[in-house]
Amino acid sequence: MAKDRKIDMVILGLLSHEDMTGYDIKKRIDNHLRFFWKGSFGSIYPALAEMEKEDLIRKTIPKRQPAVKAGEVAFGSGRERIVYKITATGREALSTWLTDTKASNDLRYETLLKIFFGGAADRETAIANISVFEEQVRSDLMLLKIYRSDLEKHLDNDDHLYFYLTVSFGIDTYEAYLRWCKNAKEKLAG
Amino acid sequence: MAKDRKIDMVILGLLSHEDMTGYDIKKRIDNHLRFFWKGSFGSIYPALAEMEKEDLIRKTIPKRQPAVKAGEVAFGSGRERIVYKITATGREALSTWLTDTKASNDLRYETLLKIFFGGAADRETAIANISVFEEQVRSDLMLLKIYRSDLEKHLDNDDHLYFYLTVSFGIDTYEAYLRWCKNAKEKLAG
DNA sequence: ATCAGCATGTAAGGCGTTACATGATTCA
DNA sequence: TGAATCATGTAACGCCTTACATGCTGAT
Repeated sequence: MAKDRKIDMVILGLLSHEDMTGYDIKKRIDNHLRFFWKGSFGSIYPALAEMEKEDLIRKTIPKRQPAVKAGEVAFGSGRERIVYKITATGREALSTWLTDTKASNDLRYETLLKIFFGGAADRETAIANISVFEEQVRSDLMLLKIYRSDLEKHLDNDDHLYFYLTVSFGIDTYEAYLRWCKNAKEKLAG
Repeated sequence: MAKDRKIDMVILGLLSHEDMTGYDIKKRIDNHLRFFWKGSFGSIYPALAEMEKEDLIRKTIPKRQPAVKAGEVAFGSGRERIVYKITATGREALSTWLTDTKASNDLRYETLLKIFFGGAADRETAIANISVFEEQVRSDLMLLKIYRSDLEKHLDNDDHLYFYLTVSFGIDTYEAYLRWCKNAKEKLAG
């Protein structure tokens, strides 16, 4: 019943690369992970607070003086920034999670639900539902391909390789989705 | 904030075909929808109770006498069965939902999270995580192919067609997953 | 002057899971 | 006799989303 919360691992994973604020973490999830994970401020900030109590992460000591470098609190510029860093305990927890091969892979597509129950409406309705899905996939796919072309140049770098792999996963599945959409629409129109 | 609960539509969709008990609904979800939706008893039974209050569904009148046919409460045999049927209001709600093209398609793959953060462990760990995923996909794919070969015989029947389309979706994406797994493992090993 | 972006957090509530409680029938 | 399947439900709790509250900086 306890501790099934994956957002902790997302935070730990991100902080294992560099120190970040909650806001940074949110942006990173939205930009890099959004094809297979989500996270809202309402889940990130409370997780950050609890994880600090568990000594998985720690606030960096804010520097008082002028220089406003990354990882420091900028006094007198913008709202307060709280930059977190991962602790040794946190790295251990991340490693333990990575080594444990059990994983919950959950897919819930309302579009498929609407197709499955398509018989309760006419075929045009089903086709319309597929088309909306198709457009969303098409636009996400474009984005993913932009990412990939950037990443392909740096496959020697391990960090880029792992990102490249998840982007490739997205591209491969989205391309399969598009083929299915075309096919399904033909079957429904014919 | 209110009424985002999709289980209602699953129930309505299933009852639009035939009267069922909560237990039947659970089994149907596990067998036919599990590749893109899930539902537990703890979500089904409370939904059933609320939906009856909203007049979306109704309990069928139990027959007292001997004959124990489908859709009737069997007295003296097994535990009580409560068979639900969809109402006119329920059919309307189902139709409204189907016609509304907005849909939340949500994918959360912990495996991809572990790949993305793969840099925090060694490459063998990443390969192991992919392999576990691969085996799960492989076994689900086999099942889907069995379904498809049955369904292909009845594509003239509309109900079978819609089921066929969702099964095809599963097959297409799972095959794409397997290609990705092979490729990713090669990239990580090389 | 106003809007977008940066930045942190809380509150309310919805949705869902797991585990528990209960019990009959059928089959090995 | 015991396990599996049928069958309904509740309780506790966890996790997440949305909306709200607040406020600075910089660009147009």
